[in-house]
Amino acid sequence: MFHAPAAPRPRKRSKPGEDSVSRREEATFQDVRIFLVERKMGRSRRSFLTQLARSKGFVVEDILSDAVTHVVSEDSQSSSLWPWLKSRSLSDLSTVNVLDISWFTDSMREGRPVPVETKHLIQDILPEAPKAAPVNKVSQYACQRRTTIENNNRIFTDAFEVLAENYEFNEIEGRCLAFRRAASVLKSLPWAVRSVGATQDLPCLGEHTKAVMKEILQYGRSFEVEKILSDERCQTLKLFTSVFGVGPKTAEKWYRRGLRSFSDVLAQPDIHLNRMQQSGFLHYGDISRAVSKAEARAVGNIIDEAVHVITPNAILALTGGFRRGKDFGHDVDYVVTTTELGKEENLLISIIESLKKQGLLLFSDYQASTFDLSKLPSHRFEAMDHFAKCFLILRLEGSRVEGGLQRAQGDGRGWRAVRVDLVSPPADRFAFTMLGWTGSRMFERDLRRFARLERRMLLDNHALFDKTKVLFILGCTKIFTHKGSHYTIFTLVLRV
DNA sequence: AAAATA
DNA sequence: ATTTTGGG
DNA sequence: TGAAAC
Repeated sequence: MFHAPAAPRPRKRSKPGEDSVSRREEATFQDVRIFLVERKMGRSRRSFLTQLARSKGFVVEDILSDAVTHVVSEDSQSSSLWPWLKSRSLSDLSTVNVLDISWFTDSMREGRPVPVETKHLIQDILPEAPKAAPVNKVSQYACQRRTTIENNNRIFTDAFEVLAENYEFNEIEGRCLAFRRAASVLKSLPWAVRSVGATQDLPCLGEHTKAVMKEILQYGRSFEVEKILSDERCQTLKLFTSVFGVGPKTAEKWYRRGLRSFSDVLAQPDIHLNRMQQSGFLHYGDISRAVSKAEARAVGNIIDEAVHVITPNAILALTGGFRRGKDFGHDVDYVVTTTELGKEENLLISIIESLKKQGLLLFSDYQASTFDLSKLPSHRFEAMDHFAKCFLILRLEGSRVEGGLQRAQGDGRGWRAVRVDLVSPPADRFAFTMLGWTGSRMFERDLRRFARLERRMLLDNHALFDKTKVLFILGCTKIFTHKGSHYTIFTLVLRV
């Protein structure tokens, strides 16, 4: 074995008559300290070489310590040398020369330590580096995946989303997340999965998810998914939560009362819908219908006109799914602010007032800013950012939409209702707000997880902190002028 | 449910 | 085997 | 005071 003596032996006193050798031993090559590895060399050869080297003025250490600069082994092919060295708890192995015997014999011949060359080095066998073909591995973090609008694996992702939603209704968060992650990974693939074997190197796919995929590949459907889809509770909760203002708690409450349809709910005299839910039912048809890109732009024009009456220095930026390139969405998201710092505080109030005057405001829930830069990062648990924001339902006239409205069959009206969200950060928080409102749910989640786990940083919609709570300020709009992928955006943020 | 950590 | 999973 | 809004 690689056995090193337990204790350093005291250096042998040089005999009389060897004075010249002795002087050289004390003075020469002090900065080169050799350790000879006994394995393959044998004890007797090791001690012979040790004596030889010392007689030529080399320093040879008996034990492997941090003082050693040159490790010499006869066993250059050995795959166990490096693991053994690593197990010796040296403070910095990277500064030690690990050499084969040729360096030693060259040095003996020259009578001095020869410079270390590549041919002398015993290289660490790196973890199978070129063997496993450098197939760019799919990251487990959604923020590191380049995901296009096309979904080549919808048959699987639809199934996973049904399972995830079911776990969500049953408040099993972990499994819900696992299926959402699996769906997200498959959405990022530029190819369609045709066999379970093809998912070999993909993250976030395990036993259960692969079993579901196998079923779908084999029979075209998953029986587990079908069971959920035919489940009355699941169907009812899905129906109820599809109403704006009705979340899982309210849906569950109604379900437990035995209610199964909207007319059941509306017929209850003791159910008092809040303002949000009233609007949700009133505009149900419109706001559950997809919003087109043209409609999103038309909404932008309306906001733009309203905001430019208030300030000439307004900044208006489309975010959400449309910014990611989607052709349809369930709502329209804009970030709106002004270059005059502090003036953004009342911007939304003014916009809402203007919309109301024009008769375009069907619903408004305004939330004033609670943002305080000096109190970051936030110490209370909060799902949302602290910027001023509003959740609106707007009346969108067909005449304002290029190419016309998305309308239901037999709809004779010249308008439709659209869900619109506006956020208004101070201008110096614009970039973080864009980052926070542009990503998909999974992207945003993994952005935060990645920052914390891989970079030891803390990211939210306001700022990026390192663990010592030093604030990173980001240079605003520039990175968003060219449409970058998610990955590009994040890389830039972390490098600022 | 899957991955990371203990 | 236990903990984490977005946001202390 | 939860629940919903992202």
